[in-house]
Amino acid sequence: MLGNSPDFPARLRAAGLRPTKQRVALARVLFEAGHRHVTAESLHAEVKATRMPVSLATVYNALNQFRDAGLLREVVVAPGRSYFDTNTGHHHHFYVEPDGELHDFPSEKVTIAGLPTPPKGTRLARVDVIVRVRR
Amino acid sequence: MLGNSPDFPARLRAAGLRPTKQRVALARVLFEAGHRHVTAESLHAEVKATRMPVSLATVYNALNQFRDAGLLREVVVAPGRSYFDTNTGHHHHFYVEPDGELHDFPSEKVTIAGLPTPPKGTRLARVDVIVRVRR
DNA sequence: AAGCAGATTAGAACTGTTCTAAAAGCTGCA
DNA sequence: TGCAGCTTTTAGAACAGTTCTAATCTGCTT
Repeated sequence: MLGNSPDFPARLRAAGLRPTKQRVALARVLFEAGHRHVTAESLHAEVKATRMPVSLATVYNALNQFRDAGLLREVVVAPGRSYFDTNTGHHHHFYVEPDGELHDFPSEKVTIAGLPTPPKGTRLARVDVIVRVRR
Repeated sequence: MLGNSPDFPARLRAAGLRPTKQRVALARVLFEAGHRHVTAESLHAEVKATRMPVSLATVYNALNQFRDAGLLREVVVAPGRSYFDTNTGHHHHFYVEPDGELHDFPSEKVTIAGLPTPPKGTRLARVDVIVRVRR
């Protein structure tokens, strides 16, 4: 994937964010490998395991900033827990109900027809499709 | 709509729930008028306004029980807040982003094609479509 | 009417997230 | 390179929404 250069400081700067040690460490964990789904807690645990000390508050700050900058997408599947998805492209989700696992699936083959027009005075922001499955 | 009889005690019993004063009062507020979207807080405020004292804990208990009994459906649209929908039929939602308004739309005309098969060892539970719009 | 399982309650506890104020760090400019 | 100034980080407090606890009460069966 080109355009996904591993120069994290540059990518952060391009997003209007100062490349601090913590943000670079978080970006590395998030974007170095393939697409990821994380929660604040899981990301905090991961980045601490790399021996870079980062507080939980910073993880929350960074996740919100990365999302606002378009680097991440927030996925709401269950009450009281936010997931962040490093895949910001057009796609949908499987959610495995009891265990909280989340999987992407590409939207290329999915077509949704017959959606009504948005209520007056609003414009469409996004269509989320969540396929809930159980074991 | 037949089968939507206003005999709330009977409906609760049919769902396997004792028709206590509080549950009947909550059912009345929820099911007497047309379809509703409520949160625990909003329902609590409404039922208290009917001069029937009900604690917030009971509202939470009842909402969870009603949902488990199939009387309500839980809709997850935003992190940290659960909406409950008295419309348990097949339909989808508009979510107006900044203000948290939720509107039903019927799924009759909506067709979704090309969904992948569920991951191995899982069965489909439900497909949620949330159309997010902004002012 | 009595007994009992189930329901309600107030308040404490818990979970996930945001806020606060102080310390530290990045950046631009001399 | 050194410094000023603004941004970021941090630990911990605060907060919001939800669940739990243990005592009390209520609807149901007998």
